[in-house]
Amino acid sequence: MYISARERKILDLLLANPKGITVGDVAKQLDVSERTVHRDLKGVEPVVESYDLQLIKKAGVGIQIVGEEEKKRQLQMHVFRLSHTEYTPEERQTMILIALLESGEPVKLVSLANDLNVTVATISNDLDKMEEKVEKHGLSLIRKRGYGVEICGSEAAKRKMMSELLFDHFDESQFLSLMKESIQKKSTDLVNTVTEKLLGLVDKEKLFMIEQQIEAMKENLPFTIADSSYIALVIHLALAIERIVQGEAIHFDAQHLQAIRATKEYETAEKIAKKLEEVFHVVIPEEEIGYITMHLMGAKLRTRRGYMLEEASLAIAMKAQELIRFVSDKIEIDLTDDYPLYEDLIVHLKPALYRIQHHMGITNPLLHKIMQDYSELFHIVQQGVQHVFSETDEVIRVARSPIRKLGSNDRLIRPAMKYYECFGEVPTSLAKGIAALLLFDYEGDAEAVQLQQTIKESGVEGALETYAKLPSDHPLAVEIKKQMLYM
DNA sequence: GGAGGTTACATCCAAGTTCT
DNA sequence: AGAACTTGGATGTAACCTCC
Repeated sequence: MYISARERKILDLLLANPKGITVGDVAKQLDVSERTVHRDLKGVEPVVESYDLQLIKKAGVGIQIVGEEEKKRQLQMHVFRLSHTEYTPEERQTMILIALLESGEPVKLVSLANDLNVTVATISNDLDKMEEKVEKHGLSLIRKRGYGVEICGSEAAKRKMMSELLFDHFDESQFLSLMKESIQKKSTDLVNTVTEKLLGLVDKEKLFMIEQQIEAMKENLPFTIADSSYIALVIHLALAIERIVQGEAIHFDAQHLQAIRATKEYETAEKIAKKLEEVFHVVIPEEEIGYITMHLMGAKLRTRRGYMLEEASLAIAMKAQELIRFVSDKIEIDLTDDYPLYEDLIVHLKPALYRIQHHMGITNPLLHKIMQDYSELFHIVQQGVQHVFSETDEVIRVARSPIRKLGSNDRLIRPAMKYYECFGEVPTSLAKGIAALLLFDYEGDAEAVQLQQTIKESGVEGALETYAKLPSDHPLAVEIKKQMLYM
């Protein structure tokens, strides 16, 4: 909540006169007209109310702040802190950003200058520096005469910037504990105000409640979420609910929404939304569920084996294999048999690719250290990634040597059989992949030619028996044949 | 009845930008 | 750093309302 310098002074006077002070007296002390004091009182009222206090205006008495003494003390602290802090340039810019993101309406440079105890020129200078950063988020900094400064752009971009600000300033592991601490303490002593301000971006109690909801749901999720994603999701939801309560609309690409509606994550997102609707008595629009789904999809999955095999798309599995092969060649250590590595890589790549595709950003706090300690390996992996994920990725390359790929110990049959052993059901996605491979008909590949010849002579069953050692009555074989019919 | 709160409106000043 | 310029917001006056 933004408080102007004069509003602050009025608050000071009101707090200093618990028995009441007339508008006339306030006006005299501030050297303005009574009219002006009345106007400013309108701005003071919500501030007072946000501390569970009341502003009472009575004829014969004047204006008075009434309520609990403790709350009054907190308000006084708040006012005091606003007028007595100094900041480093970085902190100051953060403060300006917070003020702008929070207010939603234009803010005067002078007010900012007053609040931060610097001159207007400094603020203007800060704004110049901030402009680029703001634009990177798809937002724009509007500066107009007689109008003030304002951050314009989509609601989604604003939210994203807020949560990024939070992430820039806090280690994710410390975030929640800091949050909880701050809820309990109610900030009575002079803590770092930038921290406090940042925490102020999201309603702490809301955040706490959301976290409890998700914590409770965590058990029922088909996967677990890594800490960083978990917190990102909680923060996102807190900001989302705040905005929904304020009645601000959010846009989500309709086509995209249609595309993700069939995913498991969407189902989970719906459940989360429903829970939150109950708790906060709000209606969560479908667009918002779309965003929650994106977060879930982007979450760094630490997963149960079954979920991964079922859901991981074949293309990613192929890429992972490709990458392992590339790195194995370069370091001359064969890693292709390292199944846990393969599995972990898929688990990592799925959300990572998703994040990259949707420009969600990835941070790894250890990146610098990894580059330093394993520079050679890092370089090789970098090359590998470029090689594997370059645009030249074609069907032919992915599907080449189909007979080898159909081997009972290779990338398709082996995990599919394992899945069947563990869960007693057939992994449909993998079956689909195998079906696709069986349809690979390309003259330039000797194995492809041979495979098609075998199918012609002894059918799909024959091919599966010959190359994959898969009996024709095996449920996997049945499923593969079924999938081929759909293609 | 009067002390004090509220509202409408015309005016003027100062804010922010631009240029040097 | 400072002067010129444009424009919109803050201000004060005055009339009105409300409650002790």
